[in-house]
Amino acid sequence: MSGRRERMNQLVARKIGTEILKGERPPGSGFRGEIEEADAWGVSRTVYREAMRSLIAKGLIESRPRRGTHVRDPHHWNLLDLDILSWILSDEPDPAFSGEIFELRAIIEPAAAAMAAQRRSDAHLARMEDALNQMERAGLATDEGRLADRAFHAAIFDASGNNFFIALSAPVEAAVGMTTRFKQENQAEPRDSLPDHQAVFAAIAKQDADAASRTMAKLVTLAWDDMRLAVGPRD
Amino acid sequence: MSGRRERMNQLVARKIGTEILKGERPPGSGFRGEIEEADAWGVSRTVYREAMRSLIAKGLIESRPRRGTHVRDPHHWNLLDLDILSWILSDEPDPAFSGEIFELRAIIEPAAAAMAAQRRSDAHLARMEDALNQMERAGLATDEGRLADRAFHAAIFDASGNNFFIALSAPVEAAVGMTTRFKQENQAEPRDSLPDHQAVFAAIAKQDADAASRTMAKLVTLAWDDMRLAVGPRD
DNA sequence: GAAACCTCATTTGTATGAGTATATAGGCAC
DNA sequence: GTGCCTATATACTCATACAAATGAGGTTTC
Repeated sequence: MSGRRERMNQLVARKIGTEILKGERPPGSGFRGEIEEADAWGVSRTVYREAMRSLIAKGLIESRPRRGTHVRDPHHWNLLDLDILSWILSDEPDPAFSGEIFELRAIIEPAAAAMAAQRRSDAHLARMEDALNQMERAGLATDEGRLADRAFHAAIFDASGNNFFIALSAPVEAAVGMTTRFKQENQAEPRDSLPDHQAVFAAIAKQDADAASRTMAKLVTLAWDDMRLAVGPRD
Repeated sequence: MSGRRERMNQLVARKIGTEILKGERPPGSGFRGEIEEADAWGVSRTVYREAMRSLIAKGLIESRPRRGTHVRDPHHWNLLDLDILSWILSDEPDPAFSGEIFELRAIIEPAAAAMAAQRRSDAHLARMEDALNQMERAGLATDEGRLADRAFHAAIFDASGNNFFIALSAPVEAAVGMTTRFKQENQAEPRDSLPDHQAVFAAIAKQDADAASRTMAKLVTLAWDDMRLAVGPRD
């Protein structure tokens, strides 16, 4: 996948971060001293400290002289960080988790689409159209097609003009992609979502904010339904 | 304010991070080598590297052997990180920025309130009530009252039961607090927002999701109006 | 002449050992 | 008990050395 080999400090950060997110290191629990801990991981204190520095920056832990290093309350975790998301979804996709991400998406994306309808430039529109064409050409069964799908949604977020929505774009779409990737593999004949996308595009092109919101809400809802169907009926 | 003295690595991270966010170090621009840069900041290479490790974790920069260290595209910046928010708002509150944060809030909070109405426990409700009483007793002119205000909104986010909304709570409320703090100081007779809060509370208590959404939307809109009025009419 | 390969220099990454700063706990005087 | 002091554990900072990665440019090979 990623061509460059992972560095030691990243590896340790990922390992410890994953332990925290999986609950193996509960909030409030402490770490041993740096020398001891670094030794246990088979790395130098330099590497161990840089790894911890990353986790501190993501809100997972905090450390103070004399008190030691402790896992912070989940309330402080930067859940929308891309690394943290990938650490959470490292093994199997949790159904509860994907439900929550879709719930967020169902709120964010229609609003972003409405804003995009009002503020989009021609350049934004062109990006969306390119993405749609790419989706049609490649199909959603291919990596290329899914990439185009993400590009379409990213273009909408960008067109919203709101930097916070833009910042939300990457983690939300990434999480959705991660939780639905296996869906495409399992589902025999996935529903064709291209018409839904085209309806959103048309609304944004017409600068019809209301229609953009409605069509996007429908798109997300349908995707959500597909997801639930693929993951197996539970409720 | 914060009792503990800031460590060197945090200080350097804050300084450089602020330079990036203020545009003094544009995306794509590179840093000098570690030895040279650390020397310029008057710290050891260890401290400089740990500072950079924090900025990497927040998505502001990236570094690779031989290529050096560069500012990443704003698209990758973790804008909802509490540190980054405080760095952005370090000197004067930008009106465009506060407009965007209110725009996000106007989307997120009504949805959170609706979800809270459906899922809140009695404990959540008690927290909201306590916060309301505290607001009434202390008044929004005091730090204590504003703290209670934040607690009220935080309780709603928690009651939503969605971890992503909970994760959004802290940065959104913090940013709102930062941009509106000076409003309370400047505005001679700020509007009493307590009734708006009580209406939201009543709707959540009744488990009326629709009313919760509507009352919260109203609350945010009114706060937004106040904000625009205080910051001076622009449009 | 083009392509694969190799060498080298530059930059970040890792290791180690020493010393400093800071906050907690416990003792001591009052 | 209350306030102050001291000891100590822990993270923080420093300096130096070496290792690994990578991009550039030259070299061989066909």
